[in-house]
Amino acid sequence: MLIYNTLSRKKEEFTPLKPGNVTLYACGVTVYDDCHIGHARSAVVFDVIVRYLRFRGFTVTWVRNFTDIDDKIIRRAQQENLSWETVAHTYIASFQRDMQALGVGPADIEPRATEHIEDIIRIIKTLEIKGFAYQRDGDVYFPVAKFPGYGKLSGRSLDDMLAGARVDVNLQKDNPFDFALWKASKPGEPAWESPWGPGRPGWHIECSAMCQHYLGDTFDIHGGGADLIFPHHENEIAQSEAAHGKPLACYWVHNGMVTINQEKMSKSLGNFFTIQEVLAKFHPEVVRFFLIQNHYRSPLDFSDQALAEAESALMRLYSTLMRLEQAVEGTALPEAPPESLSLPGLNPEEYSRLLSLRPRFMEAMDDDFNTAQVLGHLFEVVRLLNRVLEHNPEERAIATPVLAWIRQELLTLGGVLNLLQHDPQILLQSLRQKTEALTIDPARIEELIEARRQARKQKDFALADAIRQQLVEAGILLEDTPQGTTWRVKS
RNA sequence: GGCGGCAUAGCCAAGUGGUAAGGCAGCGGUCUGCAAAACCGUUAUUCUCCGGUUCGAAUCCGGAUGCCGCCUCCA
Repeated sequence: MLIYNTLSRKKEEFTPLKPGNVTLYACGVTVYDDCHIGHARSAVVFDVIVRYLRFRGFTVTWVRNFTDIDDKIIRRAQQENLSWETVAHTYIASFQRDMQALGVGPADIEPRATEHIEDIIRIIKTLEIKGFAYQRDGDVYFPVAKFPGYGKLSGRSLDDMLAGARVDVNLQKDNPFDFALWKASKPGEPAWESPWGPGRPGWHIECSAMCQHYLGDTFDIHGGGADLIFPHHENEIAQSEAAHGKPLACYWVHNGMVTINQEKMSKSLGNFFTIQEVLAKFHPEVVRFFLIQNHYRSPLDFSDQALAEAESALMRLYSTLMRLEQAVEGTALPEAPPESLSLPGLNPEEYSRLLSLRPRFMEAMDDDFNTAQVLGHLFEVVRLLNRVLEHNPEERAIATPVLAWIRQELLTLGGVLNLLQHDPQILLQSLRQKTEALTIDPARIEELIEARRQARKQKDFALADAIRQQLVEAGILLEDTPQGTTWRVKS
């Protein structure tokens, strides 16, 4: 299995340090506000990676931290006249709610920076002893120029960066790229006692402390958003490796940014949508589907239209699942379908494509988690299945055990992406009737449907069509089915 | 200014040497009182442009153009 490693800028064969076990640390969020769709992407990407590694048989230890103390949290607390603890608790709860909605499993360990102040202080002490720390007025800094590998992750050299010289001059620091390990607190700010006086940890050191605490000096995969490559992950490497002299992580995995109109979604640009805003308009599984539709390292442009397209696509998958469910009801699951079988609507080559879904799924996921290709395979299988399902039950009787088997395959493989796990009928219905957009009372809709039913019964099609048109103007589309007339919101 | 990435149909998108997956939209059809939904079929002689390597290039190399990211807090 191949994983793209930011450190080498290549796909590399994945070999965990301890066979059968994977240790993974993914940078979480700073809890000072609601999360936006960019945070959702990162969370979903690593959730899928962990699920796939487990599906592949690895025992995974997944750590995702919360940064629960930093300048932005303190500022927020001051603005809202709340304690920093309250701010942190509020947004941890908000994050958890969002993750649950998106089907992102809890990580095995979800540590908070403030639970690891002692670990942090211990590492800074070690760095001090080894000459990798200096004090200025209660702050402690890391001297980047002393660490030989500085820049190896982001592929830049200190000289190049200094030539760019777009860094604020901070006379306190020996080098503009030196960063704080420990920050002295001002009066009224939260503070922990330390050998350098009361203060709080710098941003980067907390991750070094937490990953070491739970995963050891060197672990398998360290991940996060691509915008963390520099300086955050570069600095983590510098601190940790300067302190213990071993590589921090073997594979560095970074997800691409979510953009809006091709521009990065970010707080500072103000062009972001919170997860909650998006979930008010789209089903969480639609959002999840949208996020894994393209490769995790590519930028992903967000728009309502793109979400609407994802919704249509997901409905196609669920429609076929619903038809399958009806077609195979009560059929025992076969161990494995025959290697060749003539099914109505399929040639032998197409039949074998159906059977090879799982190996093709794994081949795609083994190639740096290519979920876009996986979805292509799923849709291909769905098309072939629909062709079989077009035939009437008598004609396709021979196919029923195979359909039962492939349905289970779709559910199992969909489960690895944490998609397709809902009841198809319920999910499709809820996607069709988005009541929050409604401008007409559902009871009134039912009345009109009944009036139209009467008209149709009397073959008064002019009146029936007038009623249909009236509802169209209210944004409601009618669908006549053998079970009666249903309605949906016009998209 | 430095470093890196990307460019594939109307839109989104996979594909890193062997002759262009998939989705959305569109169009044609089946079905329907008419529709809708659903389903089937169909849509790139070609992968931004120019040159090179090769029997063979979307894929490798060189150059050009355009867009984006990082270099400051960022998922």
